[in-house]
Amino acid sequence: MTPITIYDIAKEANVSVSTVSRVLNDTAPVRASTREKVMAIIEKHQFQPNALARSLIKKETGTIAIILPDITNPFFPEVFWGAENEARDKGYTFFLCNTGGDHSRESEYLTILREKRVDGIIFLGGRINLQHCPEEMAQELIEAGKHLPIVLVNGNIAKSGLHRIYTDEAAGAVLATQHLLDLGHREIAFVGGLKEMATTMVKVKAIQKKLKEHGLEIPKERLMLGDFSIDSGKEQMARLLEQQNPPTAVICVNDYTAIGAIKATIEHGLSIPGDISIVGYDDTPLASAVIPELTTVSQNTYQLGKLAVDLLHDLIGGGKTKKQTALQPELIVRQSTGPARR
Amino acid sequence: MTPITIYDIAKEANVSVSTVSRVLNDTAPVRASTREKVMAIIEKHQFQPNALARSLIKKETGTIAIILPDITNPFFPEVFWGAENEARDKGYTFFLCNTGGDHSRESEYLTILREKRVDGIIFLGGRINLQHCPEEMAQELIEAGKHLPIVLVNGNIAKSGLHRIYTDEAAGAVLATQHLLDLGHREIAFVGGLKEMATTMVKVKAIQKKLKEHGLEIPKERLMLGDFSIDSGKEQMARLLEQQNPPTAVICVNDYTAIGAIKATIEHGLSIPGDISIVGYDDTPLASAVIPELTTVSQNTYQLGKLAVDLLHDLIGGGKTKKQTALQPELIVRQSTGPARR
DNA sequence: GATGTTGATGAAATCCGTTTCATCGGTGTC
DNA sequence: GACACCGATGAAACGGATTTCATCAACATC
Repeated sequence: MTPITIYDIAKEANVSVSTVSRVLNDTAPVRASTREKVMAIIEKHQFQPNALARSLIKKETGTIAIILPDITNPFFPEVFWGAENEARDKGYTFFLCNTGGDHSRESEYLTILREKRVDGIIFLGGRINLQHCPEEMAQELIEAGKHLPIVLVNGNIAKSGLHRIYTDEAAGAVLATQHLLDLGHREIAFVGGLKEMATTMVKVKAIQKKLKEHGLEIPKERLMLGDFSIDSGKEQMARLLEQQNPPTAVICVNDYTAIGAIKATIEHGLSIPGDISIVGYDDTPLASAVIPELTTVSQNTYQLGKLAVDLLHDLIGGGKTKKQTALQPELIVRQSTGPARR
Repeated sequence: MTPITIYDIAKEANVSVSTVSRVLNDTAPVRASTREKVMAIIEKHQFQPNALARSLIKKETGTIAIILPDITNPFFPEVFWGAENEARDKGYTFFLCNTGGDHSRESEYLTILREKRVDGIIFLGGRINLQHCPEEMAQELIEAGKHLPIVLVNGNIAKSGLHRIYTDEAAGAVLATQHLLDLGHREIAFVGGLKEMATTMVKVKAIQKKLKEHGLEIPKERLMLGDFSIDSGKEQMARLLEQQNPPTAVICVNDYTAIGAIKATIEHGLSIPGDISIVGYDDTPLASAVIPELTTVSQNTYQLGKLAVDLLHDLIGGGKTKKQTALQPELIVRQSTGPARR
């Protein structure tokens, strides 16, 4: 019943464990006849070396982890997909740690992962995307970073020296804004997102700055913050449409809220983009699935995950790498935006 | 640099490693003063016990894994969410193994996970959902099942004796069929899904059986198989609409294909449900996000994941549990279905 | 006062691999 | 023929925890 070990193999083959180990890892020459004899017995017993014992002495586990807020939000599976594909090619297995946006759960996982001696951690969103990350939380990451490679994705810890990779969200917001301006929109609103998250406020600020160049702005009553869900987008949009003077275009913090916004708009009997233009963010699979198809900003999500693993792998290998990598976003124009009505 | 060990702690505290271990695990009485002295030093050094060493001797890793086909399909994150939440409560960390539907990758992961000595595996979809699982693939799972607990979710390996939990897809298909019949539909089609997967054919068969009771059937030309993607649903639906005598209602293999079907229908200038009724399957978040909102069959996805972990946990604990558990589906009627046009 | 029990602790074995070091026979070189 | 070197192999240390067993003091019991 108990799994068989390298010793069992050695005994049955009348060789030492060292020799079995050499056969297994091809780490030193073994006489062909010996090798075959050992291999036959390994095969026969379906022997599977204990990775724990191996990792214990080699000080590497072939395991990495990703900590992220919400796997049910389609942005994250896409990142994970890119990351996992790349990781498998490089010989890693992936822990997926879903925190639900709960920072204490991030801490728990950080501890567990270090105890499990993962080779590296990808930290995606969560506390590193906070507008103001509490000192204590930041410190925890910095401390962890001293003991194992960490890559921050879409976020930052100031002066931490931690490596990071992110999509330039300000640039993306500018693309969206410029697109709407080009279409003649002047009355623009923003929908969705927690105000304490950078992913929300970076976009808002970039939009405001761009608008200001044209003597425009998003007034307070058109800055509708909530969270990142479909329902929130729908609710914020509904409130916007009930105002005296609704905007002609809306930029949403992500695709989920944009879809909510579309629903609210249609339920109000308005047409898209005839009456109102809507722009999403992330270019998740949903964007092209809804009707009308969503104009949105692509972050090249798959690539983001892939590059994060590449970077982590380099760090694990001890190589020197750029501290920061920014991915440039791209505007995907579909059906949800059109000329401003007069 | 090298992480500090229990020996370092012991030496600095002037006690034996056994005592430190006792403090750590509370496995035997330790004098209060000793405990405090040790704890202080542990705290001071931020000592984190090596889980590899611990697992090696305790023969349990506190790690489980899930092998699934495609994390970017919204059905799977939902299952994972339920599973992960439950697992964390029970003290497990989760490996997520995404196979892309590639059976050889399933095999690779099976090997790796066994070497890493995971406490158990949840196998979701993939080869176990095949209409005819090749003997060799089945054998591999059966063999693995002899060495560690395995729970099959939404699938089966005949006569394997492996525990499983699944949603009664035949029942769900019958619900959808009955719903359409009640609305007066007689011309019904089926869209999407790989024909070699059980999740496709179980539904088809259940629908055919139900229709037969009413002297009806889905003729060959209305059985449109493809894969599980939005694009495939769109393509199959388009082909259906080009036929001489299009159906008045369509049941889709999942929500993704249903969304594709909706798109094709609208692009054809038809209205939903005025001209055509469409039913999805899975009740993913998308179902209520699209317009019109999708009538679909809920599998209680979160629960599926949660129960899978509960079952796995029981197996790991060596308890006796039911070999099979079936979850009953539920029809969620929204806007995409209505009375048949005359 | 002898014996038994409990509390507190340490020494050493154990888990299962990898790796260093040593040994030994055989071959090539001067 | 002496020496160096290489191929093939084994013995033993090591990694970092847990756990069994032994020891010893203090205290309770009769």
